[in-house]
This record gives sequence, structure tokens and C-alpha cells, in this order.
Amino acid sequence: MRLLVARCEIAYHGRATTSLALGDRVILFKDDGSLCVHADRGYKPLNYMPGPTSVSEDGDVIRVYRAASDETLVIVVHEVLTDERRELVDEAVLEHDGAERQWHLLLERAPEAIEVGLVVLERERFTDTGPIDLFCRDADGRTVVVEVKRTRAVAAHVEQLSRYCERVDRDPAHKPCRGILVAPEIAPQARVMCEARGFGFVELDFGVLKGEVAPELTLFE
Amino acid sequence: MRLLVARCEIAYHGRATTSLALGDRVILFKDDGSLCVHADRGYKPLNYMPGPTSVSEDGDVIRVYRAASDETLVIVVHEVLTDERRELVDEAVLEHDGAERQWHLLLERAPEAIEVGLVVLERERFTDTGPIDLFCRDADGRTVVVEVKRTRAVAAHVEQLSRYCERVDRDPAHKPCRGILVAPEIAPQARVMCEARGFGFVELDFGVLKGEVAPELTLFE
DNA sequence: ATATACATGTCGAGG
DNA sequence: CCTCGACGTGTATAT
Repeated sequence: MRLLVARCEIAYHGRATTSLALGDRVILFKDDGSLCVHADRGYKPLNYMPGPTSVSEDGDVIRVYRAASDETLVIVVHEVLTDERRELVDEAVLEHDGAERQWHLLLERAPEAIEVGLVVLERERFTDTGPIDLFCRDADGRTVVVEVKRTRAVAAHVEQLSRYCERVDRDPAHKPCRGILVAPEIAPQARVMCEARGFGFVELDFGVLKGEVAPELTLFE
Repeated sequence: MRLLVARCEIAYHGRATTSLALGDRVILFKDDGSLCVHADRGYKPLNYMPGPTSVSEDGDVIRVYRAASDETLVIVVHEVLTDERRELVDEAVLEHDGAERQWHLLLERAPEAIEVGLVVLERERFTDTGPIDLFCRDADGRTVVVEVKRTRAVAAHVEQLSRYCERVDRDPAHKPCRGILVAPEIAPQARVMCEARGFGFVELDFGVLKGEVAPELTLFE
């Protein structure tokens, strides 16, 4: 990686157009051709470019071009504060936990967290309107479609659940199915929509669920 | 800004949970409390934290806590390759030429690019279902709702246009309004939806439009 | 390739 | 606050 700290101006042209007046920034040129420009504020880069790119340098002008998307970044360097190259060895991949997929796995092990008597028939059941998170049957033998959200549920998610239920209802064997939205929180409007459409909402916290269902999986204390 | 290059392990716990095994990374600790962790590939950080945070250091363990969202990042430093502090002065703000906004402005100047005889009555007309990009009247005096997309139009965009048209149709003075989707490209399914709902689709390339309508605005070349 | 949904999405505008 | 839509969204996955 090339680590350039410099007082510079930057212009980007591609999907949008940006320009950045003179200032001090840290610029990371990575070995895969990607780069990002950071000032001393905010965690997001001021400018960036995914790899692969071609980087050319002409005096104090660095031009980065990404042919795949016809994007150009031009850096005009006014003063170099640091310019060093470092070999960074990193074979690790980021292990991720708490993604929606994991909710599905946990809920499959503990469907009673959603409702007593619920049985998960299928997880990630694919339909032509999209994948149904949990395809279930309730204590009364009725088909239940469960849509899981790891963040606050909003109107669009209720729409999503509606589509799935409508799709399932096209099969007389399942009609009329029930819909349940599972999330740690729900927006007021989404709650109203749920009630209007007869859907259930179950408030579930991932940390709590994991602790109850699979305490052996709990890392970080 | 503190610029730490180190061989380290990292754990994050907050909205999700991640862990990252030993590897060499560049870590930027910014003065506003935000930080980001970069390996030598990809333009996105492996981990990050928005400011403000409190950073505490205990031996080779750096703990970053963000109270606002109860998120924690723990860095276990195994080997320090570089650890320096730099004063970076940057008063500049990123000038951003929002693409969609430009489309609206250009189309307001040249509605005939969409349809002969079209007149733009209002741009960004706010309704309780969201903002209508271009609220227009056609050559026959009918109300027209135009939804502009700067990328390929997909099904969700047709849904969006539907909602706006339904909203406009609630007013007898405008009913029945027409809907037109404007984009550089449209997905096959979205095209079918447009036809099924009687919406028009106009294929427009921004570069071409800009060249025709406002060549004086063309920068970079 | 096309379509869909997830993301530690983030960000900003309007009500 | 809440809601919604844009983003230089990016990314993964299934058809």
C-alpha cells in the first residue's frame, strides 16, 4: 500500500462530479488498485475509487482511471507531507455475526421465540416474488409466512410480507396464510399497516435471542 | 489524526458483531472521534466507527466506545509498524454535483426531450407519498407525473411512480393523470410493469441530454 | 446477464 | 422525532 499524506486538490468525474479544494488528506493507494481519500473528520472517505484502476503520475498530478465504469479521479498535489510504501500482510477475512441469515438459523432452532407451537417447515423458501425467510405452520395447522428484519421494520417491509403472503395464498392448500413480521423494533406506520392487513408483529432482540437459544455462540462476554 | 499501522486483531460489537484475525492494517483515528480500519484491498474499511467516541488504551489493547449507539471496537495490537500523529488542515468541503438534481434542472429546461408539448408545472412537488420529480401537463392538457432515474429503472421505481399517480388521481382536477418514467435504461420486468399500468417510458442518456440542452455545462473534456 | 434483498448501510429533506 | 428516497450506494445470491 502506498500511504500518501499531502496537501492537495481533488476532482472526480464519473457517476457524479465532485471537486475538493486545497486541504491536507491521507490517501491510501491499495495494491488492488482501489484508493480512498480521508480528511481528519468523518469515517467516510471524501473520495474513493474501487479497483482495478490505472494510476498515472505526471509531475504533481496523479490521475486515477477506472475503465470499467469510465470514472476519473485527479489529484493535484501541492505539498507532500509523507509518501511511503508498505507491505501489509493480511490473510484474515472479516467474521460476521448478527446478519439476517443468522437470525434465520437461530429462529429455526427456536421458533417458539416467535410463537408457541410454531413449526418451521422451510428456511429461505424461494418463490417467484422473492425468498420467504421462514415458511411455517402454526399450532392450528395454518401456514405462516415469517419475515425477519434485523433493524427497525418499516412500511416497505410490510409490503414485502404482503407480497409473499399473496403469493402463498395463490395455493389453495395454504390459503389463508398468516403473516408475521419479526424485528427488534417497528415504525408506527408499519405497525398500523400490520394491523390493517392482519399481520402479527413480534419484537425480538438478537442479543437476547442468541443468549437464550445458543449461549455457546455468544462471544464478547 | 493518528495514523497507526499495525499487525492486530479487531473485534466489533454493536449493531452487529464482527471479528478479524491477525493481520496488517492501517488505522486512522480522526480528531472528531471517528476511525476506520483499512487492509490493503478494497476501498471499503474492514471496520469503522463514526464519531464521537471515547478511545482508551491499556497496554496493547485499544478500546473505542461510541455511547450514542452503544458500539464497541477493540483492537489488540501485536506489532506496531508505524504510529504517528499529524495535524491535517482541511477547511474545504466536497463540492458535489448531484446527478439526479442535474437531471431535473436539465429536463425542466428541455421537457420536449421527454415528450413534445410537455410543460413542467413544478419540480420536486411534495406530496404525502413523497416528492414528485416533475409535475407536468401534456399537449392535451392532461396532468403528467414524471419520475426520473439516473440509473437503470427497476420494478420498485414503477411502484414508486404508481404511488405518486394514485395520489395525484385522488384529486378530480388531475384525474386521470399519466405517468412517465425517464431513465437511461429499463429492466425488462420494469418495462412490462410500465406497459401493464399504462405508464410511458422514455430512454434518456444524461450525457447526450446535457450536450443537447446545456453544452456550456459540460466540464472535463 | 437479470432481479432481488441485505447492509454495522449512510445521508439529508420534509413534516 | 418519523418517514421517505437518494447514494459515485456496494454486495451477495438465485434465476
